[in-house]
Amino acid sequence: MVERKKASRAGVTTTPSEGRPEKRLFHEYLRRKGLKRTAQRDLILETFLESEKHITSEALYRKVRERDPSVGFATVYRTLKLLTECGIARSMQLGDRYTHYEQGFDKQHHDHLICIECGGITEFFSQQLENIQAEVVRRHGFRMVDHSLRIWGVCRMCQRRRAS
Amino acid sequence: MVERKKASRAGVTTTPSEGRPEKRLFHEYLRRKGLKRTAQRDLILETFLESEKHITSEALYRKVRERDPSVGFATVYRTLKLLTECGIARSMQLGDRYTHYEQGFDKQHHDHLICIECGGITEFFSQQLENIQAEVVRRHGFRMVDHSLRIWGVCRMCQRRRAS
DNA sequence: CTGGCTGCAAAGCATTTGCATGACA
DNA sequence: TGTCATGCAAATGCTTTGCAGCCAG
Repeated sequence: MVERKKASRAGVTTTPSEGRPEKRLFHEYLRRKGLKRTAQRDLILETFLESEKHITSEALYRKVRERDPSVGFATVYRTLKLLTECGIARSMQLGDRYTHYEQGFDKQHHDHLICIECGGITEFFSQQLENIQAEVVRRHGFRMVDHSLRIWGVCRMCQRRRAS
Repeated sequence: MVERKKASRAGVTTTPSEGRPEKRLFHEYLRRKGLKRTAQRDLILETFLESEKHITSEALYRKVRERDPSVGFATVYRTLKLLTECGIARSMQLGDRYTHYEQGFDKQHHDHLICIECGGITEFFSQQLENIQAEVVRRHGFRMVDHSLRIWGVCRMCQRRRAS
């Protein structure tokens, strides 16, 4: 971390994490909880922010190891838990055996289309859907705390690939 | 299975499984696949059919053991897999660490309200919801294969219990 | 008879935890 | 200078699998 403006590595097409509000938020969260800011936690957050929108703990662990091979997976899991607690990450089950994480700070609720061929994940939001859900919940006298709609199928690209 | 109209055991308030089409379906499925009909498989299916609508593999295992303590959990898992394959059971993740199973034969698709206090599960169906989902999928060029909407919250009863 | 089935124990696998060492505040 | 964090390895907990003997067809 000495060079400034270091050339982006081959194939890294992700968002830079410079000045992201998540960093400040995380450090504040740590302070508030009497926890400590460490190089590992910073590295894990940074790697998470610069990753694709949806990532598994395992994949994040591998990415982190590329930058610092000494980091253990326990630390990644523990940090991911912290990130989830303070709203920077959101965890979800997509049907495989992994827990997936997505960036959750400052993002409105949304649902997911999951391609069973390529594993690709498409986010979508429908206010109509939200309204009807709220109505269903109300009708049953529930107090809603969370909800998750997942739709599995074959995406446009994979349908084409199949046809050919 | 000798006595007819045998008195229901104390506390068992479940549906009798006599003459349920699932049995015939299961036996046909086994035959078609060249698999064998065994006492354990019959017992597990019967116990499943007489259980509450939603049950975990673990709970089913315990219920089966009450009737025949010699049954191993591997057999329960293996049978549950068969039942799922032939559409008698449907598996789902409700947010805890267990796989839950519900009776799936001859039942239309539906969604779930899950109470985070008592663990109770309420089924609901909304054609509007289905329509909007289909529209979203269409708009994204997906071919839908499955979908699952889960809503977590506090049910009416638990809200009252809390208030008091 | 013979291939499938069973129960047991062991293995798998993602995730969590215990512990001795190391680092932040 | 005392927590809190880390990395390692072991433990968890649900689920699956290997295997030797057993049973249905």
